[in-house]
Amino acid sequence: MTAEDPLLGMPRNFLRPCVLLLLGEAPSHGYDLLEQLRALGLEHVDPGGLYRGMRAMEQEGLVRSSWEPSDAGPPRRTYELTDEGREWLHAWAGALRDVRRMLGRFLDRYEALSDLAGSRPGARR
Amino acid sequence: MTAEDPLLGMPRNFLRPCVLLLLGEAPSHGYDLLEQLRALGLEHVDPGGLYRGMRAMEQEGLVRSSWEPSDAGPPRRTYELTDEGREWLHAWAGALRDVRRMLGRFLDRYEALSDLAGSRPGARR
DNA sequence: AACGGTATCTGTAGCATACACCTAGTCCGG
DNA sequence: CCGGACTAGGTGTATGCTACAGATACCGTT
Repeated sequence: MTAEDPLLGMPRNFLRPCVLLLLGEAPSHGYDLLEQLRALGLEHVDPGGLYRGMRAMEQEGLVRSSWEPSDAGPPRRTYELTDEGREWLHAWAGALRDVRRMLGRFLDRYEALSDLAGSRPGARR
Repeated sequence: MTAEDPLLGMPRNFLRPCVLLLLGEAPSHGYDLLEQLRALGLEHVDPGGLYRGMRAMEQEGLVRSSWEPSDAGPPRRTYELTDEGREWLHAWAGALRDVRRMLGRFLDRYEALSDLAGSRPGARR
């Protein structure tokens, strides 16, 4: 872990709720999800991890897949959300609201501290 | 990973910035940090993980420690923040602000979706 | 002498992530 | 017609955080 790591502090397993959200909006396939995820704020998503995760979520019953031919390129495995997946997404949203609240507490407290310190990065109390 | 997991979606390595924040406020020792962390919103912090993390951060130069006797009980290893640790805390705060923003985008988008769906947990579009 | 609270630490397994790599179909330019 | 680029899905593996289960030891009280 280095200080320059762009993924510092990202929520654990954040890929899953993001995928579920995108599939809640519209069915899609892995390669397309990779691009949509980038737009949602997740840079450098590991393709291998995504495809593995998709199959894991299918086994858990959160998504359902079917092969569909493509106009241009190899066939695609198209995923759609199941009812169970929709419930999971709902649970995730609740958990992430809690996380946001906790981050707020942390940041408020940090700002109070750095105000005391004169708000200079390397300043002592 | 189950849907009931209370740690669902917690930021990765969140323990570290929390500890750095607390030490930024006042020097402290491991056992005391365990209790303060609970008040900060982290339930069930693993003591082993905390002590290991403290020693790791000391090796990285983020904190400095010294043994201090206790009035009642075994001696304590008291930690204080170094200048480098203060810089890390600052970097963490910036990263966590980004994370909060991303969570906001996710949650806004989820709410837009669930509004369309009638906001019932199990409802289809 | 035994117990509960304080305090620090080790061992280990599971799991998510990161990185590297592979296969195969389609399209386009040379 | 051949090679490269793009689309699309996939495997193998190392690493590192996290969780769980303990061990050790000091101290005051009963």
